[in-house]
Amino acid sequence: MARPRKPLLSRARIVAAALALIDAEGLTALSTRRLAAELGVSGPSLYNHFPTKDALLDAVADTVIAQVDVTAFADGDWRTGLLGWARSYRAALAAHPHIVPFLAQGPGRRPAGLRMADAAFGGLVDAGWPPAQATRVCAMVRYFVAGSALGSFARGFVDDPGAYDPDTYPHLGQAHLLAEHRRRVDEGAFEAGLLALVDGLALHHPQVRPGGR
Amino acid sequence: MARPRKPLLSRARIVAAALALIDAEGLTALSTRRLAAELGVSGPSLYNHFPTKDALLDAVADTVIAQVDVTAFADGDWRTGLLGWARSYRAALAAHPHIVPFLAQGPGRRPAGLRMADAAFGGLVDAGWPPAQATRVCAMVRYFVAGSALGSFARGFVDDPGAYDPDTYPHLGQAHLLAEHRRRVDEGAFEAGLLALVDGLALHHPQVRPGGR
DNA sequence: ACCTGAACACCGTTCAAGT
DNA sequence: ACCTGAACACCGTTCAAGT
Repeated sequence: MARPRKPLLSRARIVAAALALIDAEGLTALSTRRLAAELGVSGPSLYNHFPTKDALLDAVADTVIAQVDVTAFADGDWRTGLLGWARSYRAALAAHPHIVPFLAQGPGRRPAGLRMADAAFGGLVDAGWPPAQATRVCAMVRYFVAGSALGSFARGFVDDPGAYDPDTYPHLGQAHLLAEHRRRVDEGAFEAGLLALVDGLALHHPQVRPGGR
Repeated sequence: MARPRKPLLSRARIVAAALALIDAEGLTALSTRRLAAELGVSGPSLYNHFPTKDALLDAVADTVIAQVDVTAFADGDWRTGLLGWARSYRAALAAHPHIVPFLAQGPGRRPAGLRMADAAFGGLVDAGWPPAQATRVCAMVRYFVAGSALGSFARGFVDDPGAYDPDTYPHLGQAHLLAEHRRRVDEGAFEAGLLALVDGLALHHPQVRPGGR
């Protein structure tokens, strides 16, 4: 066919198909050949739109981060801002857990990642946090969110009553039931942990007033 | 050569070489052929010791988790236990960041992973935490530790003063300096976050007394 | 500019063959 | 039991060739 009159591919179409494949079958299932086949073209075609597979993954990661809502910082109360950001951040990542290990390497030069970092850090500083502390708080939230989205805690245990020998693991008698309730367990732990973290921060930093500067 | 009188390989030797390769060049650098070459054998030899590459990674992951010290739970105070566990857990993972995405999928059937989960959960329950809350606390700590070890927060920003346009990202003027101080930033954020989390938990659960049951 | 097939140097894994 | 080389179906990426 060679070059068609209308391009068969676009960066947006490639990114969407890549994310769908990653969500459905995991990061390792994404190969350039497989993705190209899904898009109805041959493997090397992708290289007209992205220089490397890594650059494609960067674009996929950035569309995920672009979903994060940072507007909660607008009202000036840092607790409201932090809670809203963290919940939205977690929701965005948990919707696409297989790309989290790639994402969590940091924003690098990805625009949406930098926009989010800028808004969160700026929101904390504007609310009265000293810059060094604001950096730490951003890091903590990233740790907690990425860790919670990286892999289900509950699903980490196999769903098999005979899997965990009671003599060897005396406290894991109910662990195989976790898989069944994994969503409730994971969301409950995230929410409880987030609230504990925020209240702990407030406790340790009474000089940063709740209502903004 | 065929079969030698003394086996050339052992599971322990393979695991050690695999971990060294992962630490030095990342998870993607670990191929069965490359690892075999490093060990002075041909690729398929590894299949006499592990059924698949995944089983090998399971063994690597379990040796990392085996380094985690859970003895801090012995003294009965849950705060001491939790802090000791979390710090040791983070140290073990941060020493081998490239395997964290694999590790964080959960313990599955890995003995050291289950031993750690059993000790942490059991330690909290013995200290007076209701089982459902103890599960949550274990999940939170896993989230925070895995997220902090997964990738440096500080290294996530490129070390290039011109990388972040001040008009687009008004608050990231100093971000390129993070790379330089990454260890201090990451360890400081982890420690501050851990203390905030523990104090927040204590605040939210006053009925669990600090000294044990 | 944007697609193609052929080609290169890789993968994980299987298997028959050797001792 | 534990190693080997050959083979299979894959990879990411380059490149000359087509329109």
